[in-house]
Amino acid sequence: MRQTVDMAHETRQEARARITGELMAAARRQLAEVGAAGLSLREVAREIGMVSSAVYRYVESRDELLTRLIIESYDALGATAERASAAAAAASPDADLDRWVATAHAIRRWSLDHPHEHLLLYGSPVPGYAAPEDTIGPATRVTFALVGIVGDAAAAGRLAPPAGPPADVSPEFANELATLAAVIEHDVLAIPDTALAVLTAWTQMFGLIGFEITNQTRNMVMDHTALFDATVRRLAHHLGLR
Amino acid sequence: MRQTVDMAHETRQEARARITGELMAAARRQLAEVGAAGLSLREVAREIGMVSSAVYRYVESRDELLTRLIIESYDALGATAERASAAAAAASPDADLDRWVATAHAIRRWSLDHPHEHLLLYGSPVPGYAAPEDTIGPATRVTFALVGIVGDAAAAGRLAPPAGPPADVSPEFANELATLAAVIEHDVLAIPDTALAVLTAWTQMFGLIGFEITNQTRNMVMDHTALFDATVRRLAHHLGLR
DNA sequence: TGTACATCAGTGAACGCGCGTTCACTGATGTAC
DNA sequence: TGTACATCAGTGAACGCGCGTTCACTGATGTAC
Repeated sequence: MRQTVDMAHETRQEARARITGELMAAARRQLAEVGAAGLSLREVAREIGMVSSAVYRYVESRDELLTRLIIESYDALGATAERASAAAAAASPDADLDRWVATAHAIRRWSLDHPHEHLLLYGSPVPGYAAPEDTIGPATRVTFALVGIVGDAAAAGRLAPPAGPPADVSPEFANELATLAAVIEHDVLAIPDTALAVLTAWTQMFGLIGFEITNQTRNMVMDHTALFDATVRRLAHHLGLR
Repeated sequence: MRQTVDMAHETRQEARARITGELMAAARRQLAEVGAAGLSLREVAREIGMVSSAVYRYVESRDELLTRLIIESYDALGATAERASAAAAAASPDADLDRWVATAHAIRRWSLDHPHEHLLLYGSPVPGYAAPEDTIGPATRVTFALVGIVGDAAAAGRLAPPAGPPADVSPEFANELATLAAVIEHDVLAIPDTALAVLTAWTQMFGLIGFEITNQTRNMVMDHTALFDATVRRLAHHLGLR
């Protein structure tokens, strides 16, 4: 059932690349069906018409397969966010708030379309699996896409100052938030109130998406899109985006 | 190794109750170690010194055990929140904001102390397991504890009106939020802006806790308690609590 | 262009494992008279 | 209070299952001369 398109004069390297691709695609399909904890090497092998031991030519172990899936998922989500952010910026360069909201909707859309991939990234850890360091880098991509919007607004002098009295944080914690700004490499976050507002908007956004995916809001809300839009928009406004 | 305390003149009924308790305790211990997806009936049986088939005298199936654990966990979390809320109200009856924040900290504390139980409730679904209807009721207990604080503040006339311009929501969505108020049986939520603010505060709170548990904020924040306090406090303020 | 050898993809059998669940049984606890 | 029967907790063997991983193998693709 595999595509027969020019498999004939394929070099070994090409075949390897193609089959690796098919294998990962099958793994993603299976992940989408049964979730990460239920993912099985044997089943993946079956799906691409291979004997179970053959997948070891392409993947070191089940753990490595999971790691690859995690990285791919972070990248897919990150790319989605970046695309949405760029498109919004191109369409209407100084509408920072709309850009933030559009990016948020793209993130939500991706998550609802790929619930098990979202859960692989943000849900329960897979029993017996410990994510290696390689997964940290890709993880920051979405976050950077969001923070970048705030950074751009600030750089253009369009970021409104925090409303209300300054947050009552200890000097140590203010200091820590400043360090975070350095890590993130965005001085916007150097203002404690802005840093807090970004962290608030970020966690609320992912919190609501998570609730939606795991059905916590069933019987409570019908129009999830409207709720998401309203809450995200409000927090983006609080954070100074216009 | 079981307690021998008056096991001698125990009635059958008493023994059944005690052993069921031991069984659930063992299941909870195992859940805490390996997580819900890794929970095994046989291992639970082993831990209480029984042959695997014997646990079927106490539990219908693995699924039923999971259901019971879910209900117990929701109840434990709900009770924790209620206790914290009541204690804060008793200590300082009109400090609504502090009461909210104290309750939030209690919820977070419980979650950090019982990460796998938190994930059982709010994390990835267990493969092959579908939660039955019985788990919905207990699930609302925490939510009610929080909403109750806002309700009490409003009833006492202490809830500040929403600051800023009213949220720009469609009539249909405003309507839906009103319906939600009826379901929750708290008219506070009849004001769309307040309802939105409550939903925002609620999802941010659980979002941040989830991020902490699954380690999303590693390398970004050190003092998680300070971050949690600052963000939760701010959103509680926005929602009108003082 | 042709041959000799090395590399590599995929096979099939096997390993040892742990799981949920069923079933016929034994022996102890409870109940009716 | 004593006996006869019914209920129930726990046993031990067995079922069928799917899993991850290893290993010696075959045959095809690539490479050096």
